[in-house]
Amino acid sequence: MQQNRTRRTNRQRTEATRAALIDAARRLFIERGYAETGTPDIVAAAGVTRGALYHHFADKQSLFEAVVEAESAAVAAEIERSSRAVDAEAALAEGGRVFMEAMARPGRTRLLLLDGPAVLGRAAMDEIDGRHATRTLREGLSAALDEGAIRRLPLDALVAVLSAAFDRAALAAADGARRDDYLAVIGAIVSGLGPDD
Amino acid sequence: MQQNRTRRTNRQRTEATRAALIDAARRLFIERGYAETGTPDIVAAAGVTRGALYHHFADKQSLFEAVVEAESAAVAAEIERSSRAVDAEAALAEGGRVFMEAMARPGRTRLLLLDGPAVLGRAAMDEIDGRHATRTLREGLSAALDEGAIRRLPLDALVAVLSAAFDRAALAAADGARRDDYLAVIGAIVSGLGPDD
DNA sequence: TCAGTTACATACACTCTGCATGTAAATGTG
DNA sequence: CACATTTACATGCAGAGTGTATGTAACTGA
Repeated sequence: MQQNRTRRTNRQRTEATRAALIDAARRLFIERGYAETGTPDIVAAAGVTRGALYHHFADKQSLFEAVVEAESAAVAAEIERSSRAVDAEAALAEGGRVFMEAMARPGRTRLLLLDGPAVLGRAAMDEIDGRHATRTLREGLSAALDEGAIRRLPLDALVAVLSAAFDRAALAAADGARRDDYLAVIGAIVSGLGPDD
Repeated sequence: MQQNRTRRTNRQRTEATRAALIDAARRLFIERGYAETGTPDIVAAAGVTRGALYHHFADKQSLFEAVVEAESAAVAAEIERSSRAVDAEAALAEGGRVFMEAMARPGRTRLLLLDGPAVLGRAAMDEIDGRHATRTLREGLSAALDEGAIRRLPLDALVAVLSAAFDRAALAAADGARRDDYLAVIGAIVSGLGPDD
């Protein structure tokens, strides 16, 4: 007998429903933003009902958090995949370029840099990001500090500030600004952080 | 006769009502955030009705924009007031410190750095900010470029990136981080941008 | 003074969120 | 392999919030 649809384990059902919800929500959050996307729209796009949504997620915000978490992980994965580092400074430059590319995928800046901080708060976003893209930046900077490639500065603040610089660059690029201008500025900043002058 | 309340010109009425709405909205937006603040709460705090609100503002978002505009202008005013510049680099350092102080007033980071971009969009925020705090930064950087105090780089990108760095520093400070760490990092960045090395 | 405009107040229609309740499917236990 | 329990949904409802339409009082200009 065909058990394709009729016989599914609970784990399969859950996984499929959650995936459908997260995928549909991602599309709509990107297209219209968090506040302008209603749960009725999401469940319609996912082919389920609001009952399913509120069974799997505590509320709309939790669904959004799941979307953000997945997106942040995807960005970090892209960065680590093409991580062909030689020395620390080159690794930073390379990572920065790949980050910008990854963030260029439509909607990511809105999800991770605009709605994310507003809806979840900056602390929550820092926590999420700290496990993904920002983590790779921290590792790169930590290595650069160890190598003596950049002058001694408090690591946390350094990571936060450079992360903010990259974020703004990605945001500007998504709004049509010249990517190279921003990469040039960030490159100058990093090289300017070299030991003594 | 006392015409204090009974006889008011239309301009006075409008000005008083708008001010009361903006003031009340500011307090509540800061305290609970944009999404969690309802217009019934705002008008109750302002001592008017929703009719007045929707007479003076197109919608809730327009009221928020008025609040953000005023707050951004206030920050810029603080910066310009204590602008005792000598050379360009010192002016930048001084301006950065004053900016951080100004942004330390409760709620400003939420208003200008979290809810603002999410609700109004980054383009709108850039436009507003470009007329206020970011404008002072641009002027400072432009002067520094003219003086040859920093190396040649595209001004727009430079302004955006440094502005983002200051923003993140203000955000972190509002969350309890050490302000000096961030000022040290930004100071190192600016001095590292000095001409050739 | 009075017609027209401005500044509100009140009432309503609509939408959205979250929860409560009901039902079918899966699970694991003897 | 029954069957009690848990899980995965669907449906209906209550409350709140937004924007608008309509009504009214206060101002303004001729």
